[in-house]
Amino acid sequence: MIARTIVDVPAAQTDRLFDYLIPAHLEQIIQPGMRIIVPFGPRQIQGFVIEVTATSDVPKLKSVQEVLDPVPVLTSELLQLGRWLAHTTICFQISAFQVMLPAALKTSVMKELHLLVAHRELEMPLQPLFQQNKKVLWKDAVDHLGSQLGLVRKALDAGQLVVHYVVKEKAKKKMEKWVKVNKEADLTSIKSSAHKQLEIIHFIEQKAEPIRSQEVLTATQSTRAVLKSLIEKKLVLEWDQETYRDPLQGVRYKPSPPLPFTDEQQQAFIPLKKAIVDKRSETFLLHGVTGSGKTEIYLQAIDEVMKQGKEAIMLVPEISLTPQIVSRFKSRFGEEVAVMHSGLSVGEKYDEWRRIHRSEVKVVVGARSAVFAPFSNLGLIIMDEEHETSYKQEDMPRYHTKEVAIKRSVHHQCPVILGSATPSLETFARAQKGVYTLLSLKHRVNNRPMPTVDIVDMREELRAGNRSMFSVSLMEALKRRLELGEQSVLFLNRRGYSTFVMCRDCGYVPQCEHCDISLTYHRSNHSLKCHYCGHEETMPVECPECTSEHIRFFGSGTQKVEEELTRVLPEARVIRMDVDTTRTKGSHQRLLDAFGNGDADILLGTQMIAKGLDFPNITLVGVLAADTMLHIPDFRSAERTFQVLEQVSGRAGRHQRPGEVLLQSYTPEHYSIELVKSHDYDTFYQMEMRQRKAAEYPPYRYMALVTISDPDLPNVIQKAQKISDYLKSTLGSETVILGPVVSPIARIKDRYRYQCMIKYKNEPRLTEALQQILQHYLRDTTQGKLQISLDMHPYFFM
DNA sequence: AGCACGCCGACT
DNA sequence: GTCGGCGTGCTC
Repeated sequence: MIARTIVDVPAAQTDRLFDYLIPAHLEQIIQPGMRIIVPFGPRQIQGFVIEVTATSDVPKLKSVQEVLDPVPVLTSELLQLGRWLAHTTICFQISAFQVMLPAALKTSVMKELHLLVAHRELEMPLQPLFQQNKKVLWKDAVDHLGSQLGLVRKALDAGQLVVHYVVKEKAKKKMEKWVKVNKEADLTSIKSSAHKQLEIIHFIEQKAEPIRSQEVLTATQSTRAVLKSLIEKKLVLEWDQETYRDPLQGVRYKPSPPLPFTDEQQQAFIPLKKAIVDKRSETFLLHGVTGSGKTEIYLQAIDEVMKQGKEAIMLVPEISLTPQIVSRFKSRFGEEVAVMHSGLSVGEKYDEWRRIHRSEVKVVVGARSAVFAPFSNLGLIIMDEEHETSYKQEDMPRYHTKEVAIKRSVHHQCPVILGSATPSLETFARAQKGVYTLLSLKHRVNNRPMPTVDIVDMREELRAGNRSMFSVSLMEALKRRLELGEQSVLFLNRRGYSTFVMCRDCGYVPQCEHCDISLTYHRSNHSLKCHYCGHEETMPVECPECTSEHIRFFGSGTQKVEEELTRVLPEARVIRMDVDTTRTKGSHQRLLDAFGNGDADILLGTQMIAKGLDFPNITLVGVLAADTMLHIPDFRSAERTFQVLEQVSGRAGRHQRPGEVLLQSYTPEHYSIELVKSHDYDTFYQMEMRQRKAAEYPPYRYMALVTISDPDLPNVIQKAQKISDYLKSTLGSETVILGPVVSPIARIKDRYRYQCMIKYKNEPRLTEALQQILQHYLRDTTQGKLQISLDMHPYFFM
């Protein structure tokens, strides 16, 4: 039998099947979807078995070396999905398979040198390497020998050394020692003077069930030595048992029963339930204002799915995957829930993945990659905050979670629910057209009013002589909350406002020498750092351009706001939440808990506080600069502005007390800001659609982005022009090719970047044309330094 | 991506 | 003559 295999080499030339002979002893074992080790040229690497066939066209076949999995890690559905993913996003198949699995399953190959003779026989420079060990990592040999590496080749030729490729799996199963009493043992053989041993034996005996060794030691206050002597006498049996890491560290959740639905929720639930029961692949858009109870609908829909004996995937944006949301699912569904997010360690993610893979859980709550959860009996996929950009993966494969979810729903004949208060225009347009089924929740639960929103014109503030970052009304509102003992949230839209350094005399801004981007100031070590390549330099004391001393940290970061805030409101207790204060594990939750406990009056933060926050005492939300996002040169900037403002507004007045929102803006008349006042998504949608139509942007047109980069500027320009010309000559006359133009970030890591944008309506041969281009420049991309990257559904045009 | 093979210049 | 530099092409 033949194993047709995709090998773990992400390169254009190896992006195809390689056939391997299955040795007789593995014939009953190897199945599609398993990982195997195969010889590839002179080395050994990992591969995925795609299919098993009887014959091969290749005359001389090598044999499969080893099987890594007892059961396939990829189901036939996921194998198919991977092929589809590679084709639609134009990436290597291996990258598509790799993204569906936890990182722990990725193997690394170690090249080792093994000594075959006595180390004294080696040439002198090689001897110290092998003095201690018979094997040495190739990497270490390179480090130690440097230019004398040629001696290794000689020793290899002379048969003194041999190269071995050792495949290392990263996956480590967590093992724990367990004990039980040996039934056949004669317990009376313990001397009565051995108090500790007797204590331990009795403790284990009374438990009846096996117990963790560690638990025995803690309970009896003994040392391992005592237990060990019992084990050696075979009175107690000890063995290693695999356990799952518990990322929630033993937190137990109180069960929470379903909440009664409002009429509106009930109305929305009926068609969802029907689709679940009818096993229909249908995509719903659940459009509900903030606080309208979407989560309760998700929970009860999942409950319905579980009653059918099926599984559900609950997708949430990474940033809102807080313990708050997790606990809501855990307390409803208990042990049936797995959680997947970037905060987990590689090992923890692997454990959660295996719980899904072994069908030990019925529900997975997770970010983007959880859409690939290896369920085989999927009954529902929910995507909360459907409009969130984090659902788009920005490196290969550049997939959109929504597309994958819908693809899987077709395979499993199950519904998809897209939920949002502010759906992306693409999604809402499809719901309008009837491609998706629209379900609306227009009211908050318990008829809580939407918060009142006021817009403060910061230009007027300036005219009135207020140069601070807080308007008079915001200051007054904050002071009022302090007096009433209520809490406020201050939101700083950091996108567009970076923490750059600027000379106040000549306006000089330090830039990265490898990337055309301003350096970011890092207070911790008083340095300037590039966010793209990591380049770091010390903060200059004087301006390199004009030698002025007035060069300093500029931008309006949260730190700066915090300083200002404590200056003008010294009595206020402030909690700041941004990337700096939430870097360590669990700090996110600690800060939120502190705020929830009323340890602070004001929560100041960036994007990460815009969603999921649900505290009864928040009655004021202030947005410091509502329009910073609006000026980012991106056709979606108005949409993002409206979405984020609507989202933060939703944090206020979710409970008894009514909420108030203050938006400070320099362009208060813009519809994306104005319409937050009335929480009027529909009007925003219509106005924005008009803009999109006029400029032929999505959802009226599809879009694709080609980015060409190379260290040699003339080469980039020339190649970009040729690519653009080729596209113009190949694609339909209705298709618009913009560019080549310089990318918004003109240079990253010393590579100059140009891009072409493709706007099209119907272009069945687009994928083919783009693949043609990749093929045509294969030489330049593999041997030269040219890079061509494709994004079939770009979200950011950088 | 690695890795070997092979063809040129500059050294013992 | 040989060592080692890098361009070229292959991996079932």
